[in-house]
Amino acid sequence: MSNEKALQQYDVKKYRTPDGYTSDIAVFTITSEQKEVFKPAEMELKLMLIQRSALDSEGRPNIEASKWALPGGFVEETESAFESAQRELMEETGVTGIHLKHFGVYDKPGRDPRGWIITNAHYAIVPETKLVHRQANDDADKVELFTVEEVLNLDLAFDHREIIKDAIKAITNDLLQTTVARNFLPDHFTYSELQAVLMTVTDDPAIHLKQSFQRKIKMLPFIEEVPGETTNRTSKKPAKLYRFNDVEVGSSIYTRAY
Amino acid sequence: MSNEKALQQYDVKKYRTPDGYTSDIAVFTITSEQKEVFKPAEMELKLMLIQRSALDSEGRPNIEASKWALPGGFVEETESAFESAQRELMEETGVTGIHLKHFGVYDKPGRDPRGWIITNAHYAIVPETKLVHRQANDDADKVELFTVEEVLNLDLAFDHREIIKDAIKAITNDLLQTTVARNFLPDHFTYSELQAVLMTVTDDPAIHLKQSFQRKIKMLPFIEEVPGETTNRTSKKPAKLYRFNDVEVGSSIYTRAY
DNA sequence: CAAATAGTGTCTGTGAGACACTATCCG
DNA sequence: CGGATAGTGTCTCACAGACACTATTTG
Repeated sequence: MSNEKALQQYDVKKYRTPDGYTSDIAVFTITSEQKEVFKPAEMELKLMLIQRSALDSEGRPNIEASKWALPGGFVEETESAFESAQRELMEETGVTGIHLKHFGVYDKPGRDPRGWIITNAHYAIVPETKLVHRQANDDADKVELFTVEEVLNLDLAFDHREIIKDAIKAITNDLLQTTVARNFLPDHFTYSELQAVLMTVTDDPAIHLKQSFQRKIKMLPFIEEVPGETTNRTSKKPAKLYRFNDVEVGSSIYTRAY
Repeated sequence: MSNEKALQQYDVKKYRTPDGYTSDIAVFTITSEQKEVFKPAEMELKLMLIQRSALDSEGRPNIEASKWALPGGFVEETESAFESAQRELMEETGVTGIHLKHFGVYDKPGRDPRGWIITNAHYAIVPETKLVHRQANDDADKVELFTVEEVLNLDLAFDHREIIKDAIKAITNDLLQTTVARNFLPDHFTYSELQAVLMTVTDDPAIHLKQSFQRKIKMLPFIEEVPGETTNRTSKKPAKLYRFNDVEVGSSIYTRAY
């Protein structure tokens, strides 16, 4: 392979290279507060942020200290940014197999005072139960959940305000345009549970209205009824259970009622 | 601002950093071949690739020589990857104001034999007319257009096969889910011209069937008729002209006929 | 029984899809 | 006039949305 000769002569330091390559994660969860038994839960979409500590892990003053930020860290040479995000999410929540998706790159000159640092932004969907043992680590004073309204009023580190805005846009879009909502739900769920998840990100009356949504769910090709099974967790009358199947979704804005 | 003290102690070389940060561009165009007058054009989606030259601009053996590749180059410290892509596209086509969109990051260890090199992938939509004076440059032997069927049979450099597959997926999706199709069309277009663009990426009968699509176009909120104007460029009978307006599109898979 | 959520019967309007037709212009 | 594309009239079926109702369970 003639690449060998070319490689011998290639000077890896010919170009100015970035000072850092990092991965950040917007960890979303839906808190579902069941006020009473036999009631559908009230759900709220929340984002997990850390408050950067005053001193870093080596005892030196930390950059952007005391500001709120997305969890994240430096990508290692042996991994991709996505793998790095998986690793960090594992370290943070102790859980693997979490829905994780890349949604943007942030590399504007000056975005990080430490130098030319590029970050890959991901969002993760973590069931609330997996966040119970969330904990501050070396770099963080506190770990807290914020609603999407609260979060933009915080004092945020770096360009994380912009990243978070994009993250909210990305998850909203994906919840409505793909079947990622399944990651917020148990395997078998009632119409009102799915509805509650979707209502956290849309005001669409077709989703908010009980009968419309109830009728619609039966006609969706990517959702099927679980035959025979019912649950009482949302009401006194037993409710049918549904599950996502693997039918692909996808059409065009030119062909459907939009 | 207490960042100052932190910055003084921050060692920018603490972490292993990437060996390069690049931007690649999948330049798409639709070639429209009008076989006869008064006929709608037959359109085909094509991708512009360069063939890497044997020697680089400094006369040394080039890496991945003679393979086909996406145009691209190193990002400079003073710009973002997106700006770098804009600059490269300008250098390549001599045109600005082109539709350009980031669709992915490729950073798998080993993807580039020269080292730890991260690339940002973008796709661009360039009207065929703006590609007429396309030309080989220092790094490229040839510049050519390929159909999406042809392109995957070529000997492609680096991981560009994967990037190109993703680019095709991204543009297909965007053409059907957003109004980017406008970038392939004149400001005022006939129903058959829009139809021809969409047919390059979908087999949906609702788009292929004349009367269905003709009726549908009138009801789309983001397209409006240009009052009074007609054209004969696609038929003997004068055809109505339409234009995109700025109504936003967006709904959910749970609420419409999918 | 009242109360609360789940779920259905039915009507109306709208639009998708199919068929057949008309309209306009060129040569 | 024939031929080609643009565009309409009309019917049918399916579904969204609204209203009013029924069903199942708890306390």
